[in-house]
Amino acid sequence: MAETTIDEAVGELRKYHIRVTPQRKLILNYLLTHENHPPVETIYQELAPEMPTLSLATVYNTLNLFVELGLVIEIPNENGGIRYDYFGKPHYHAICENCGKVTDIYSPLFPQIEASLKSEAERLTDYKIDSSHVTVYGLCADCQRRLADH
Amino acid sequence: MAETTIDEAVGELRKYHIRVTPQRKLILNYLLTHENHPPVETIYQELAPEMPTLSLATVYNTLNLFVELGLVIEIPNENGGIRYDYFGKPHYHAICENCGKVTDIYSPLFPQIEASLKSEAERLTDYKIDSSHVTVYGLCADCQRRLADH
DNA sequence: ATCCTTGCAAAGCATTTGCAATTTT
DNA sequence: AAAATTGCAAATGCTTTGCAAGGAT
Repeated sequence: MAETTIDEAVGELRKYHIRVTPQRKLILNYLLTHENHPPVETIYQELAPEMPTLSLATVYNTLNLFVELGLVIEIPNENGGIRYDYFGKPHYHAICENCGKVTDIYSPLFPQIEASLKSEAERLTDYKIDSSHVTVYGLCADCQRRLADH
Repeated sequence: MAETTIDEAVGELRKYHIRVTPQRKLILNYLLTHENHPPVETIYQELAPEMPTLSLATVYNTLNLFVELGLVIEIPNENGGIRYDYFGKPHYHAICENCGKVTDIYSPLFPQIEASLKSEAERLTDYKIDSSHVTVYGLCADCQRRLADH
């Protein structure tokens, strides 16, 4: 699990001379404390009661900013929206093809796997690689049961 | 490179009792003969002269169908669109962060890597995994040169 | 004091859908 | 002949943008 604290994350913002506004802190904190990979609309709705003046546009702008900084990654989902994931520790994702659930996978083998992917890519293509995204698709335990029952 | 022929691909359609229409053949053939991972709009524009009645909506519908069948995979790109890639042989992608180019990587190590990703995911999560997408990000050779020159 | 950021509303796009006409099996 | 698919146009929904007011450094 990502064990980054809000202070560390805020430090990242300062490092890039990005202003630390209440909105950004609020959204950052939301991402740090939720493992559910929420879509934009959900983040907005859950945060709106806490900060009634917050606008959807600001949530979009802020998330895009975080993505550029590499603090957060985007997970596109089938129905056109995007989900967001705070990327404190390297991990990859399993996505359920039936219900769309996204699950983080923290495998001890992953750093090594990622390194092979990177070096193979550089060996074969002349790219200079700096990051990677890995996703596996299948059926989550709940959906396996649900589909078998019937 | 994907060496699948149009006939093999059409066979996949028949296998699922999907009707083989001229539009589907045309789009399938386009994907088989282009390694450039085109966005929907490009596919439509390049095919329109050949079949003037073809509609954009049909291209969208057809591509979605192919994705469901697993014939083709989607590659989301930053500006909101989606690119398509015929998925005949397992490979992964390198995407240039500067120009957006997508390059296929056919590494001999990939099947093994993919297998580890899958088994680690199943071991750690109770998902039943059936496919995966891997992407690495960096700078392509051209962009490295371009950015260094200046 | 300056420059950045927010919030609002409107605009912009990519993608999907309903339905009648057409085509494939 | 029956069922699926196409094409059109309109609708939908996500995301971005312009600009004035407000806030952080």
